[in-house]
Amino acid sequence: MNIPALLREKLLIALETAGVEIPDPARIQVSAAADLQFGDYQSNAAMMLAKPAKKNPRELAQQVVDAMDSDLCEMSIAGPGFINFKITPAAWTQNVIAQGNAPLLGIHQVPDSQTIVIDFSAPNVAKPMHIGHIRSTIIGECLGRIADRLGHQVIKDNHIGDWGTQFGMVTWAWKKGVDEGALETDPLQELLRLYRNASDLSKEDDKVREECRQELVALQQGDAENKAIWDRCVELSKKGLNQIYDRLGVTFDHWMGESAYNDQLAPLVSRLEQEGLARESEGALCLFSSEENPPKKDPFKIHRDGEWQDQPMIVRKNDGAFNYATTDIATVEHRVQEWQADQIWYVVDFRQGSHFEQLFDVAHRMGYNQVDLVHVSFGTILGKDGKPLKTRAGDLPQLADVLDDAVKAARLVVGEKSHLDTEEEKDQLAELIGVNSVKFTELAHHRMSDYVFDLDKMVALEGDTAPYLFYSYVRARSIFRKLEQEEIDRLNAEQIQLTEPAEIHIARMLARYGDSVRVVLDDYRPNLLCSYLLELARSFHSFFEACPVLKSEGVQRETRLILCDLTSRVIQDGLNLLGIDVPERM
RNA sequence: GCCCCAGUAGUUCAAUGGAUAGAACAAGGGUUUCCUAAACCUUAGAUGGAGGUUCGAUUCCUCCCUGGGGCACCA
Repeated sequence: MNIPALLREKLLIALETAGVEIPDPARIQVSAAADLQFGDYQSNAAMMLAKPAKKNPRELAQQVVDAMDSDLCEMSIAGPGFINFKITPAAWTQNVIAQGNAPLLGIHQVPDSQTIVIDFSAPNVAKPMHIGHIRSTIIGECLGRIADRLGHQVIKDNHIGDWGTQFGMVTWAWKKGVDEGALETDPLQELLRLYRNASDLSKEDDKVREECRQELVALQQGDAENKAIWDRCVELSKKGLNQIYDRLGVTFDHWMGESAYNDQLAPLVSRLEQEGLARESEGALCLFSSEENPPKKDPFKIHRDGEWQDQPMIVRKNDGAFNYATTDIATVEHRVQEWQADQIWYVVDFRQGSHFEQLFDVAHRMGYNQVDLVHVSFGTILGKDGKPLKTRAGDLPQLADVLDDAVKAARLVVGEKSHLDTEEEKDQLAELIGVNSVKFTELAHHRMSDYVFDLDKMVALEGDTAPYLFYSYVRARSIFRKLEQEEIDRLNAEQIQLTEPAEIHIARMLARYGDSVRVVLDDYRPNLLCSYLLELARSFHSFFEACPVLKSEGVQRETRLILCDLTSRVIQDGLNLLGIDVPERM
């Protein structure tokens, strides 16, 4: 058990001993102290309980302190009635030893493991991934790793857009003239060219637009030629997408795209009709919010033509075709029935919020009440002008280009600062720093906020960046390269003893690791783990400056070596949970 | 018009209802015979506005202002 949990337990016992009524034990907290001058941990218990007990908070705090077993810490009372705990060096020493021996470095697995399907990335086939896919892809991968580490069963599903309108356009342009050579060398670019070609023409020419629509209809009705083109598109696209996923270190358990649900759509829609959930309106089959299941804040009402009416979820268009709402419902069914999902997390752009509100509402009305459906939404990536990031041509920048630019920027910095010897090693380091800086920057921001994409800042030497974390790891490990193997083998954590303030502080920071990982899933917030790692790294650098390791001797040397080792392991482990690999040297 | 999200130092971002709102960058001042100075130490600087709930509000509630987004067959 970690220190705050132990303190809380002792506190509850003390409260009972002091004869204090506790209406809501869950609200009694022991948290890290806001300011170290007060101690290491603090509790608000006395302030919370004083009013119902009709006592003065400070007097109550004093009673509790008198009743509390204090082998771990010194206690004091301050301010309006905070109880402060100052952990003894001996207790910190024990905690470092225990954390170093713990297989998960202080992370506690959840008692109730759940099956969690994570729906993320989901690019469209036949189009390269662009900057807009960064957030979903990187956040989804990170949440998957953390849920897995905490003991959940995680199923990562790439719900690719392989059946949408764009296929009509790609097929139309393909028939007009596909460049087989280009298809071999760079399939995604050639498919993009075809798509843009058709898309541009169909905007100007209604006839082209209609022909594209017909190509899509033909595909959906099973036309052999169009099916063959589609098969090749999907195959080539997956190959191209996998190159980027490899580079990003992202993996999936399934690629259940929209097309995987084709056969289930017609029966699903019939069922919805029979059960009275869907009805026809303006030629389309729609689900409206029901009186039995009114939406929370009435988001389903819109004002149109002077009349109030429900905003529908269209599951069959007036031309008879199904759309993404239909497949999304079928996808929920599949994930619940086939995969026994307890939770489904959709890591998708905030602009689709109302779609998911509708989808979740419909799923519940269909009887899927056990599954927890969550829209993990996120904001927009902006350019330096504060507007959504675009290329000079006005398109969304392609993800591969963005990564290349990041690597180039990193290569410049590496060229100036690196201690590595060969150009080849420097190139590899630049790739690692470039790609991972983009990932870290994404994860370090609150997911709901829009953030400005600034490559130079991401790979910069200074600041809250991935390279700063890498440097702290590399610095900690470099010590061990200077040691004789014999000393490393002889290292014995049982003999350490923390004394210096900087040693105590790094121990204090290390103790927070488990909680820092756990809180990420409270609200799907990887940025909390990022902040923690940066703070840990800062503490480590301070410690490293203040406490020479190799010049020290005996127990002190042993202690500092153990702290370097544990810190580097926690940084490496934490970054791994973010989906980021560390360099051994830089 | 209705709904959703966001407004915090000059800038980019933080902050499970807690004490004096934290960092980073930029600005000022220091540190290297010493384990990677990609570092450390140090100075100055902020909660859009008005109410409310609370012992206590950046956080919860109401209204207003500003910005972004969604609102019938695209995904």
